[in-house]
Amino acid sequence: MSVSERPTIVLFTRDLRVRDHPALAAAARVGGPVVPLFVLDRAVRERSARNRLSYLGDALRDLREELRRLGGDLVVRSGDTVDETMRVAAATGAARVHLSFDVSAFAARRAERLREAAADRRMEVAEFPGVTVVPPGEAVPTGGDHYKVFTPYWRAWESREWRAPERAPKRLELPSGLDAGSVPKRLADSGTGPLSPRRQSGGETEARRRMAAWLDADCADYEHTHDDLAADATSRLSADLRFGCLSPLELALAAREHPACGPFVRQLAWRDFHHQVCAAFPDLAHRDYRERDIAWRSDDSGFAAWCEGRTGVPVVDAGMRQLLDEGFMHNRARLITAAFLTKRLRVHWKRGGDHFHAVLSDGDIADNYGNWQWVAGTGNDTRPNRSFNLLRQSRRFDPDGAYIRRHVPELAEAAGTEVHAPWRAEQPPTGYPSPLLDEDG
DNA sequence: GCAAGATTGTC
DNA sequence: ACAATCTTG
Repeated sequence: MSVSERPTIVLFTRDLRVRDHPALAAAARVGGPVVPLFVLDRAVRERSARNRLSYLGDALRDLREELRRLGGDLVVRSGDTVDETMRVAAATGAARVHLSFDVSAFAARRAERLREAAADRRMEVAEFPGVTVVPPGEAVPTGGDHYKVFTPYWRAWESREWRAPERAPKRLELPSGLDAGSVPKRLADSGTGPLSPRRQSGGETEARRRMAAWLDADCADYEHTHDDLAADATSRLSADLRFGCLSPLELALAAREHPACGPFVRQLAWRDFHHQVCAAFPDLAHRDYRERDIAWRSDDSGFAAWCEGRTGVPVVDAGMRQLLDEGFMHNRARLITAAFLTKRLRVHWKRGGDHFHAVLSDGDIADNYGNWQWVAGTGNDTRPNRSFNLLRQSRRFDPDGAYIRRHVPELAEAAGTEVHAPWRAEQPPTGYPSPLLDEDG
């Protein structure tokens, strides 16, 4: 076999698409056979949220169809990602492995192990962009390894030239005699957290439909409606981005075409911002980014009430119940519920972040824990003592209480002003807990 | 040492 | 729109 005929393995991780996939596009350009491979890692399978495993199953089935349309297939294995990749490499005589660069501690360790194992077999490992719009490490401040403050990052992010998006390969050739394996049917039987009844389904095909509808209609109103809890007028593309069913670059380029979508593009920069923080500080999910002397409390019963959406503070409970019901929470509600747990109950951000991570379909290490630390005051906020007035937030972002009523049925009949603070009503609603607050607001 | 004023950063 | 922090007289 000549060198050019030796296959390239494209190791898919959370970049489950064929369009604008630099690692796949580069593999197709090499010219020989391509082995699109996904390894269902045992550790990932046991630790992931059921809601994400459910989305993952959808995404893998869709990716397989897309690859088959191109003449290839998705090769699926289970076990340890590096071991299984090397097994496929041995069976096919692959010369190189392509994968997308990713930032979590888990991803960094996986890439490191992959490089070591590949070196033993004289194979190349090449990492490609695609998980973020601007790759971590490409926008770097003078005199530092990463941006610690969002606004300077935003300026650098916005003004730099982005790479050109890649087309899906025209045609893929799979090495012959390779067992493709199957996508497990009941992926969400393992994993942690609930399987939410209204969780989002996924995959590139569906994600692209959602993206087109968003850009076509609602993105232009984003600036004025994104904080309206009841309007539910955010993109809902977070899980699609989390699994890479959408290219964040393609989305950002398309959104940038509409002047009114500026504020939405800025949110995509926040996503990149947290990724470049995580790349430089991989312990983001475990340790204070900035060490603060905060007197955390254990408050197990308060934490349990928060998880269940039974704190007695309607806007908090509405958010927490939306999370359980949908595997998703409105961004504004994420800020409110996280502020309640860390600032009011004084429960450590790590416990809140872990709960979110066990439920969210879009649960992403960099975004989730970066935002939790931001709210808790240990992260990248320049104003770490920021405080949320919960009642003001509730009245401002859910003025007629429609969000609360939608998610907290005990309050469905509550009067206009009482829906935000039912403990003030002459007759507080039955079956709804009294608030875990030491003072109003 | 202090207050007015400028700057900074914003989820 | 606004508050925390930094600069200046």
